[in-house]
Amino acid sequence: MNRLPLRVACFVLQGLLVSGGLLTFDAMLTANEYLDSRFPQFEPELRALLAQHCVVRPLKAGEKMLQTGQYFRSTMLVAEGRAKLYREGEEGGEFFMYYLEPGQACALSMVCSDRQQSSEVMAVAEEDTVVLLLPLDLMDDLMRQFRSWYYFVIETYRSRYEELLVVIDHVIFKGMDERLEFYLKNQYDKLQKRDLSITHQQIANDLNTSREVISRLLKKMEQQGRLVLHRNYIEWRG
Amino acid sequence: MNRLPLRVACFVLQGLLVSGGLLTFDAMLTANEYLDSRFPQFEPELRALLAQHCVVRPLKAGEKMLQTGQYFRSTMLVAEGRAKLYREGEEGGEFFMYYLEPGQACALSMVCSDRQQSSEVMAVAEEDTVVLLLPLDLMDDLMRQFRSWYYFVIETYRSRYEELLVVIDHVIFKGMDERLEFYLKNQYDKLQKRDLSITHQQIANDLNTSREVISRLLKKMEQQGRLVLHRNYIEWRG
DNA sequence: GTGGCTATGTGACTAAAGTCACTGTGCAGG
DNA sequence: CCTGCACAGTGACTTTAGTCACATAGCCAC
Repeated sequence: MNRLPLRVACFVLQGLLVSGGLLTFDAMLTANEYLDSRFPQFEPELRALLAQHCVVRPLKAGEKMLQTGQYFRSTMLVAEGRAKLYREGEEGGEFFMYYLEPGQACALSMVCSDRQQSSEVMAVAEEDTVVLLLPLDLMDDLMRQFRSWYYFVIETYRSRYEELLVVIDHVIFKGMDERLEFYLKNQYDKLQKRDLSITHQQIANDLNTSREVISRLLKKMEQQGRLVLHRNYIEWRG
Repeated sequence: MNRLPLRVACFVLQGLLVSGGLLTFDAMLTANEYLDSRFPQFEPELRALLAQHCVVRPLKAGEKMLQTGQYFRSTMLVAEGRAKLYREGEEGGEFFMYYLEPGQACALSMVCSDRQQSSEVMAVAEEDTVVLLLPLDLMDDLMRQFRSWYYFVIETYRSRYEELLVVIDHVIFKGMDERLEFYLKNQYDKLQKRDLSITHQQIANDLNTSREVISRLLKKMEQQGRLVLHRNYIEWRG
């Protein structure tokens, strides 16, 4: 919501025309610009240091950021777009956990340990996304030198932990109907669009259930006037 | 496992007789002693500082450490015993998440934020337990001054986050039979006793299901020779 | 050793979710 | 305009889990 003016300002600054409001990679900013706009809470010296060491990495929608079992090479900060984090089951199946948005970071990639740490989750760019990659061996110094950095790390862990708590709550205490409703509401809140372009199959994947179950529940919600079903999208009435 | 010699040594030091191997509160150590034995990774100055500011709080088995909705007043380090963390559902029901053991801390209580933060989970002492309480406003300074402290905080969050991931995995991808098996194995690993003194009802509560379901699954496992059922305890054959 | 309490065993039923098989439908590309 | 295809709708059935009702079985206290 409050990100849009800023984004527009940056584009204007560069004198670029962006089609349909979507980020095109031509419009990519520099590390410095991303840090200033997305991570304003960092001290200027910290931003300068990060800019010096980070790699700006654009990802196309659908591209994988992180694979289960993959070793971390760097800390990832999300600068633009949206990353979807989900857990994979050993025998197939997946389960959506939460999104990472601009200004947030992947908690698991922030451990400042020597031992190689492998990822327990999958992350994929849901739209065209830009991430800043920071070498892991920088973490220790940042932690020691910059107060805003360790606040950021702690806050990242805390908020991701609490997201997981909410997820657990739903899975344990709620039925599929409530989980579906929460899922749709969540989508609506994030995107701020009444038309959610998503198929029943995609929802079923995210909730780790089958399409038929979702179709039936959606139909029931439609009959209650809580939404309208269309091909390839769902019209949400919050 | 490796805690016992230490514990015994401390008792001997104090010339106390401890009945049945259980900690009696007469045998309680000083903050300094707990810190030295349970948190040896902390710098000596950090331990000294913590000892100066902390309160040693004994809890009887079953006593509540943390209530859902309660505001944090202090950071809690577990020095002795075992704390059980679980989530409560809005309409009743509970769900076991994990244990906190000596040397560990409650992640949620470590946030160094000004705003009042209320607990999202319940914690109860599973056996007689000793916790060290640290004033929240100390956190900031500790974080800045002591490297081993922020390692500890980060590691606490990381490990609790990963515990939650495992929990989610089981709930999402596994049936009740596998979850029960994992639960029992977990109990066995933690206690290192083949006889798990627990009732079917307690298990059912922890897994948020009904006693009958647990009884039936246990019976099935008994028929497969994976355990032997008794009144009030279960004999585990790993 | 008997009464009472708690823990456990079990059959029968209900509910929720998952599976299978097949039908309908909007839409893009020839 | 029709055809192929991905998406969506639906009935029938299976499986898993949760509920209800009641039977048994240890165990402690008196």
